Amino acid sequence: MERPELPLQQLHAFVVLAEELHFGHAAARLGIAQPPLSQQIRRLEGKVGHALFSREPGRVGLTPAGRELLPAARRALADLADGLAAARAVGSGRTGRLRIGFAASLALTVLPGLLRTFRHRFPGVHLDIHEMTSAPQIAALHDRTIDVGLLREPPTDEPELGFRTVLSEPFVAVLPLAHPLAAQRTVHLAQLADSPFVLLPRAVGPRFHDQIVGLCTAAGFTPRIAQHAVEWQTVCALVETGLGVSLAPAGIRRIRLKGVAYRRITPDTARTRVAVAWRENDQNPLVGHLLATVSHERPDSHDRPDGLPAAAPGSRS
Amino acid sequence: MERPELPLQQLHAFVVLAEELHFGHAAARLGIAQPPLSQQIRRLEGKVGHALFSREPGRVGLTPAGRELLPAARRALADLADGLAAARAVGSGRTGRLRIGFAASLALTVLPGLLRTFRHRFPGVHLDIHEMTSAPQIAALHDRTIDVGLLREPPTDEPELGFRTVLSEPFVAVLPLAHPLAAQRTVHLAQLADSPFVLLPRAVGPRFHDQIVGLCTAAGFTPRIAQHAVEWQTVCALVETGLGVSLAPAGIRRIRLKGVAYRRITPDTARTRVAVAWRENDQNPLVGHLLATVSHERPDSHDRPDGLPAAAPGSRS
DNA sequence: ACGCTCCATACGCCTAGAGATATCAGGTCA
DNA sequence: TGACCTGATATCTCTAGGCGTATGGAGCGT
Repeated sequence: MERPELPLQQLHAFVVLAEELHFGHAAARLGIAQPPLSQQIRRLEGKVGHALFSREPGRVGLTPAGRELLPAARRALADLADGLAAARAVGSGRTGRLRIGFAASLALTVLPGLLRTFRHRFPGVHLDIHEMTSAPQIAALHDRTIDVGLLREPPTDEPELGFRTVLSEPFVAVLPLAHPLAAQRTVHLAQLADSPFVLLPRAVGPRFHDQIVGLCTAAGFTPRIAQHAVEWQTVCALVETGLGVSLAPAGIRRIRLKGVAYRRITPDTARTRVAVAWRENDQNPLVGHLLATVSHERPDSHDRPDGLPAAAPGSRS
Repeated sequence: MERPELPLQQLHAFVVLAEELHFGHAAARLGIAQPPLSQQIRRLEGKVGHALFSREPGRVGLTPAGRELLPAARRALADLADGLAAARAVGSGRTGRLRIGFAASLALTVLPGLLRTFRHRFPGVHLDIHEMTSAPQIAALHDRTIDVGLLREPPTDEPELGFRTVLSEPFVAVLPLAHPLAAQRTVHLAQLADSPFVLLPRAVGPRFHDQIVGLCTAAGFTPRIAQHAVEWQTVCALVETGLGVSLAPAGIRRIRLKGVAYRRITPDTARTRVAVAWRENDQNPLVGHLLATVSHERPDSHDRPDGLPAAAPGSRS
């Protein structure tokens, strides 16, 4: 692919003239006077090296060389027009693809509404939704495998990434119905000291895990972990079978099981933060759009935690 | 298709930079300094309205908008390069299509050699060969249905067309072997006065037909036409069956039939001219090439008859 | 801290070319 | 023959932009 020799404007003039086969009309369609058009065509012919039109008095016609060039010129112009439109659509965020990672438990709370709102505001955008736990989300953001993550307890030492709290959820105790504490309306954390725990593995969400353990420690005991399970559904099911109790974000109360009770926790200062995460330097305007959607989605719960909420990504100085 | 907004040169720079992802290298590949390249890209981004590259220190990458534009730009550049090459090939006559009409009898004489030579000199050219009689050839030339005709006895009143004699053939008498004149080596035209004639219909080639009748008239008799046939093969076959005699260009001696004798004619000044015909104003360089080939093909029989052999078509002032 | 790499900026020069107006030349038709 | 249409030419203006050199400034490695 060498240095292009044919100015696009001349090609446009060429195509129009090829359609009109009349210098005056073509010039009118191009919005210019006739002599400039003659010049354009002449210049173009000069660069091609051959006549493109036969001008016999009375009628203008394409030469074989012109007939050969015409479809290529048409395609090129159409391609560019389409490409430009597509690039603008993507650039402005009306179109494109956004890859979102989310923690499974959020499928019960923030995710559905967020997706619905976003799809409504940006119907041209294709959303790739990937269920994944917190740590892989951070890795995937760095890998550029996803563009946005929805996770619990965002880390504080990720300079490349931005975070914004979306939701601050209280904890609930997850108890078998048969458990004595299930009779109470609220449960004090210290009351769980003697029960075995069913929890997510630490690797799934280290900070979230540590937070739970920290809450217990603050309440004066070290939780005895009887069993790990990677999904909240499983955790609840195991609790139902009497294997132990658990602490979970309030949102998982949507998992309704006959033998399980969810009880408010005291002190109720214990809360998990659900956050969106993104690459701070991401050019994709859709990331900014998603963040804006998140803000509009729940304008109530602004915590403004860590991560500079500075300039929305996509805007360049 | 509106007025194109993206200069091709900038698109070229864009594509190269998208491949190199390094301003310095891309500039080197383009043969320019680095700052101009930065400008080009900046200008292009300005026209698109969005950043096409993300310049994080250390690495240059495409933005989603850039990724969207890239294939379109590639296609456009490739299309134009191909189209330009094709147009130049056609314009210079290295490539293209040439539609040739020819009288059936010439398939026995000039046509094969002409085609062979032309194909050898211009292997990239596609030849469309159409067998057709003289009058339709003239019409087809005007219609632009064919580009070149090969016919007998070119007309003299066709201002739009050019003609050049290719071959000047003597006449022969076509006789049944049983005919008394078949015993002679040469036949005087007047000797045919009493025999019925088998000829082509006048409509097939009016001037050729008139020439034959004229020859007879000059020899002192009016030929009695017993039968018409549209092809020389048929004429000879009819002669063989004894239906009559005929006068034909010497070339048709290639049609060998057991019961037919071909005899030279006196006076031997009687000759048919085979001519090429073309549109005088034809832009197609292949027409000029064909005429040149005709000239080289038989540099012996130049008669330089009518039709201006002036400037070869395809050359414009 | 220094230098190196890499990209952006700032000027300045200069040509290509897009546009306009005025005019000419060939052809057609009344 | 003279109006008229159509395209080509001549000339002028103006500016977009392509390219260069010089320089700035951020990151990174030694």
